[in-house]
Amino acid sequence: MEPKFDAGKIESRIYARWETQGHFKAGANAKPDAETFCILIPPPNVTGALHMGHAFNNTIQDILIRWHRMQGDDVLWQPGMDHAGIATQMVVERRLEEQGEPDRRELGREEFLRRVWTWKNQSGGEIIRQLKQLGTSCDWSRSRFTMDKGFHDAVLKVFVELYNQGFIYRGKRLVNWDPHFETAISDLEVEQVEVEGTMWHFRYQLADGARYEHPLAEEAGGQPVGTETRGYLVVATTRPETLLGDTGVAVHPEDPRYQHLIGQSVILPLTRRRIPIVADTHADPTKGTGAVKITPAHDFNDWSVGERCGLPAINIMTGRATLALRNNAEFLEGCDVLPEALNLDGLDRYEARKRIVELAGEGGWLDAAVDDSHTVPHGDRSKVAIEPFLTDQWFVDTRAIVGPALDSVRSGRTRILPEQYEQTYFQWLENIEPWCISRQLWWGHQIPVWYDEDGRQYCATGEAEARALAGNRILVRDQDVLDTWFSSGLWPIGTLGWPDSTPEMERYFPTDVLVTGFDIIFFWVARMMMMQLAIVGEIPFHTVYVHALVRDEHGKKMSKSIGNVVDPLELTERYGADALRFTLTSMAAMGRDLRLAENRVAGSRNFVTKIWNAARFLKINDCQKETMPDPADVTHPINRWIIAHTARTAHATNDSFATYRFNDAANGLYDFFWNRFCDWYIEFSKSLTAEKDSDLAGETRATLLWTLKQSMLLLHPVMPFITEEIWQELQLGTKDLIIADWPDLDPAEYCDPATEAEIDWLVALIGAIRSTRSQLRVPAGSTIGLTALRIDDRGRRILVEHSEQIGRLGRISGWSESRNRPAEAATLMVGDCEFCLELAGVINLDDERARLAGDIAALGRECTEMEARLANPRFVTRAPAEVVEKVREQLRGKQVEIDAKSGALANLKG
RNA sequence: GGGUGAUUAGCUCAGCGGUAGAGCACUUCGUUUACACCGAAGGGGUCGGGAGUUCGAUCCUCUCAUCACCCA
Repeated sequence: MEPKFDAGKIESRIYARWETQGHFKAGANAKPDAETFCILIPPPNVTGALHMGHAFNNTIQDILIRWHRMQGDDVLWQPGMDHAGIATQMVVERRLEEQGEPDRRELGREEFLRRVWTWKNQSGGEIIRQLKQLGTSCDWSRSRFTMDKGFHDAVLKVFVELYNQGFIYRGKRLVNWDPHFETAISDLEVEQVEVEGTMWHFRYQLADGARYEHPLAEEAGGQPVGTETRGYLVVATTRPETLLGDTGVAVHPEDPRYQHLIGQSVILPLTRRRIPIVADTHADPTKGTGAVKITPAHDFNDWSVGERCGLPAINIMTGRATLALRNNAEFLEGCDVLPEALNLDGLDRYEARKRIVELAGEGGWLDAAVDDSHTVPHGDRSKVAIEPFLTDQWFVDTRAIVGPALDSVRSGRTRILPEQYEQTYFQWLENIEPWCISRQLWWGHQIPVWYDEDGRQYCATGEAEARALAGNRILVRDQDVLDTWFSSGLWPIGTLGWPDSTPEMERYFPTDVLVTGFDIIFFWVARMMMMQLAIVGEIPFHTVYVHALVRDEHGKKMSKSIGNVVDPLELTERYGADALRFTLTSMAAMGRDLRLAENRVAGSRNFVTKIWNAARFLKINDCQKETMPDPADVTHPINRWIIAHTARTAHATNDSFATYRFNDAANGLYDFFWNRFCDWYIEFSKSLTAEKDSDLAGETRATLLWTLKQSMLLLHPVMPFITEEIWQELQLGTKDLIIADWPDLDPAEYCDPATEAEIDWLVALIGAIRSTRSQLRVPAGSTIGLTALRIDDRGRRILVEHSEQIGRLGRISGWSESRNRPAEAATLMVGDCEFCLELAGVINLDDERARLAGDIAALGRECTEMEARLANPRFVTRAPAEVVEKVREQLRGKQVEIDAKSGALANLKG
């Protein structure tokens, strides 16, 4: 074996071996009549590059998959990729631009889509190669893409079914419009951004020369200081550019300033349009001037006001958020537009804003401009401000299909872990809004609806079918594509072959666990639930494991613009995939963010090295030539001790995986392997194998090998590469480790409490010797004698049986039993047994006196505290008997120790 | 404005009714049959503040403060 574990070299070799041997295939290693276990990968975007979130997400999935595969379950980890509508179209458009090629519009839809496919086939899916570097054991032979023919067919079929059931409809609605991509987006794709802006106050003339008394500032008592006669109403807005589309002004019905104006009209500046003053509670008397202009076509709140008050909606913008005035019949009707207003035609919305404020200033109707910070919706991809825009779009009537998705989680048929996320899920689904699913893009699933000349809709899975429905009419297909999340919402059934009744659907659906970050509970989890239940009447998965978001070491979200992104592949190159995986696993406590500090990865790499060296030690000692023992036949207490610990660790690891406590599993294995197996057992084994040909040496070598084998099995789901390499190197099994049998070690069978207690006592004795030596600065290389002053039969037996271990690990030359304390000695205790180390000529008696006095003082404090508790009658009567007894026992032990150490101290003083 | 979570050793985090743990960092010693990416021994915390429940609270309840995230 090489002295160092060369992760880079070995990982790629091992991965290739697994793949060529077909170990990732669905059902590999399945026992006859096996249970199935299926995970669907959250499909990464075809444009994606592996980030830490992917690394974490896929490590957890891989652990579950490998663990179940080793248990002999029929395992399927279904991989694939998402076509990622906007993201991909963006990438390809940018490339066209960079290469000086004609843009999308010049190419035309068909040619552009051809270019996207070419890009996808040449450069898409880099992330799959990156996932493989992590060691993910997906069944790559089944990889699916959301634009594959079969998947596409499934998407269209679902659309048609939901359409026919009335759950999908088309309507003219105000939607979130992204002026950069010129498409509608859903509520979820909108981010609220806090912006420092201005609130402008404009004077709208009252119609028919009306006037009113406007109260000036109020006194504390609420009485106006005075009034002012006004022929205008002041409205406040942060969006002057929408002014030309105003169709009303709203005031609060109970606002005494304006109440009497309700029902009158104002004249909209620049257009001389006569618009009514309406009463609506949306107008907040405490904000702005209390009078708010209403632009139903360009604001969600105003849209509702318009509906309530019967105001028309006038669209004054194009899809690129420029003003559309000159040829806009809707706008021009019913008003008398000033020429300077018409000149705004074609201006960008922010230019128009500037000009309108200028015109207001020039025209004398700008009343005030007040600094104001407010939130502005932005597109999550484009990062430009969203424009509420009145267009025809397709919607899913989510309220009609949300019920079963709520019920399934409420009833526990689908579990969400940790439970707190159930609340998040309920909260969103209980208040769900219609889902806008049409996108004005080209890359995606084109909506399967055709229109005839009269605008009648024919929804069908193909043109021929649509024609059959339409008779002889001329049909035109809807140009829009579906939201990417509509197709990802069908990932469960779509990847398993629906609508055909495939063996995969039969076997693996509903799937078992969905592993995902909380940020896509709404985008994806909730929609999969709704859609699977609506289409096949079944939940898509039994358990949703929601994991934390990976942040940088100071808790910031990793982002390219902040520049705090830690590249998982870079860490993998420097420390190895196993080290990264182990780190992420050991930090995967449920329900919290995960801050990744690089030194944790370095620590895990050290663990990898430790494992490698332990295996080398076994190899150097020819352990692999031993036949595996039946643990029941092992006789030496030290060997029985490590077997017991191994069984307990196996049990705990299995429990931890079963309850998704991945960090407990990782940390438990770390502690067992390093602190138990390496630090104690391997050290003990060195004495036991001293006589190479003895039965004891053989048994010990076999136990070493057995323990290493169990360790490799248990660690494999978390650290697949190094464990497989050692497995092969030491020939630990006939099959590859990835498909070896998961340990099933019943603690009742393998554990032996009496023997374990004995070895624990031995460990405590050696620990006490080492500690005393160190505190008294006994030279590390010197060997010294041990005297037992007070000892029981068991202690005596252990001393006899393991004298070599004590000698070797405690640097003890020999031991004797005596009632007389040597003159120059240090005292130590293990339980009730008292020992001293003979240190004539070495010990500084003052050091020992100080040490004993310190110990006695500390013990005294503990005793005082325990005595006080026992003296409290309420404690003695109300606390559980075993707790009281435990304290009594502890107190007794401490008192024995104080007595012994006080005796030793007195002896030294004398 | 509404909601959720957090506040534990210098740093990153576990734990969660019986009086605190890990990794890294730090101190001292050390090359003895794998490993200095190592071994041995240590130091370090009134578990954010205050109040309550309890025989007992880091853990439960209330409250305050600070931070983070989600939704308006």
